[in-house]
Amino acid sequence: MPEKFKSYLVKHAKLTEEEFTQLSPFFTVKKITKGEFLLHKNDICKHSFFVEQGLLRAYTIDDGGKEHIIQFAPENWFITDRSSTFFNVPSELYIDAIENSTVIFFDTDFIKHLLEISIAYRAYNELLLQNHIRHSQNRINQLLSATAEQRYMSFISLYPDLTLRVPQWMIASYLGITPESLSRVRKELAKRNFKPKNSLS
Amino acid sequence: MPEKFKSYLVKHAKLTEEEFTQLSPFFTVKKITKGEFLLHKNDICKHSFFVEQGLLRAYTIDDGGKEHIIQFAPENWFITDRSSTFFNVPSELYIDAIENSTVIFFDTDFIKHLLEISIAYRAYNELLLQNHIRHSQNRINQLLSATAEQRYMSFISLYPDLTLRVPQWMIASYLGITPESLSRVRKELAKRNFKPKNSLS
DNA sequence: TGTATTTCTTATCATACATCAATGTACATC
DNA sequence: GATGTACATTGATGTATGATAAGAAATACA
Repeated sequence: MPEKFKSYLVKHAKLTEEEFTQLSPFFTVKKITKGEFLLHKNDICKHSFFVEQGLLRAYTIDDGGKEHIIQFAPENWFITDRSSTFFNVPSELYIDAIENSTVIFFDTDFIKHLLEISIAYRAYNELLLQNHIRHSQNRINQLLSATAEQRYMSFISLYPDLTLRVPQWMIASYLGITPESLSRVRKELAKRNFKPKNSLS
Repeated sequence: MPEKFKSYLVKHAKLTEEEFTQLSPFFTVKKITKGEFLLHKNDICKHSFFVEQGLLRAYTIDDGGKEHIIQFAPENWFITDRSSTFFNVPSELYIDAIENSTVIFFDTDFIKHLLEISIAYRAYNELLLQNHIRHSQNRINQLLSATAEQRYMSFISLYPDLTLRVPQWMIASYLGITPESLSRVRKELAKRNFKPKNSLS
């Protein structure tokens, strides 16, 4: 039983238990083991994923073979390649599991049904899109104007929980720096007496 | 008469001349002189702008006082701060005119009416949003993985016309480098015998 | 429990890009 | 035609971050 998925829809789409049950033919629940892929580059992305439990990530690999993490998705997050889905083009992204996870798979049919059933979800869907844009804008702005240290500080204040669960080299990848640089940034912050939330004492 | 705006809506929203005329109370046409502002940081963005003629830009100014160009908008482009409008929060952006311009001002009422009148525009509006996301994704990816030179090459192949109209220091600002660096990138490219489209010969 | 593997740190050196300062070039404009 | 104001180039030097390599620490695993 995908409890979080249900709560999420009850909350944001104002679904009743009954309506949720009606939707169940349109999604599937899967256990994904750490490292398993949900989307490969050049696939055409046909599904969206809702993380019931665990942690996923989306990333690209550049010409030099380096990974660049585009998004993390912990519990209650959606993750997908909207562009690939919408424009029906091969994806640039890989999506895989950072932790063993429970993931809801659904496709555009599901969304279509949901939009028909739920007026609340129509508004919420719009909000999701706008949020995505706002978030992207923010990230572009940071990449244009902020130092590695400033970007790291933003990250930990925006995603304090992720800072604890995600290996540092992945955070570095998200920030657009090397793990070594992140290590130096952290050392520098520690020296200047900055206490991250995960520090004991 | 905003000819381009009309053509745009006839094309993408499948409006008749008549329908377009009905919409005219909901927008205004303004002449904007070079350097004039359409949106200031901390304003709540109440309008969207369509560029009938000329060239606009949106940019941020960071703590160090440096400008970072987020978007250029030449003829037939929309420009606005979606986040500020949608979430009704103070904008991070400045929008001003790079050239003397003719600009259509409209607000959410206009869009609401348009969406009621035109089924075609409903689809097109969705496409605009998705395009915005795709474009942002791309830019994030480039900022994470590409060198200044690679970013410049992308820029001129994506916006060959803008490369001619926009001062180089603004292109540098869009790319996230200094004008001096861009100058050197160009010099290097010239040495390696790269011919931009604007070069005579 | 020990061993392997992954992750993190540290040090050295390399490099892309920034900064600062000077000069050059193109238009405007009076 | 002289002078000013933007913009572009060039050179010298600085700095944040990358690359490489090695060791330490943590985690998985067998």
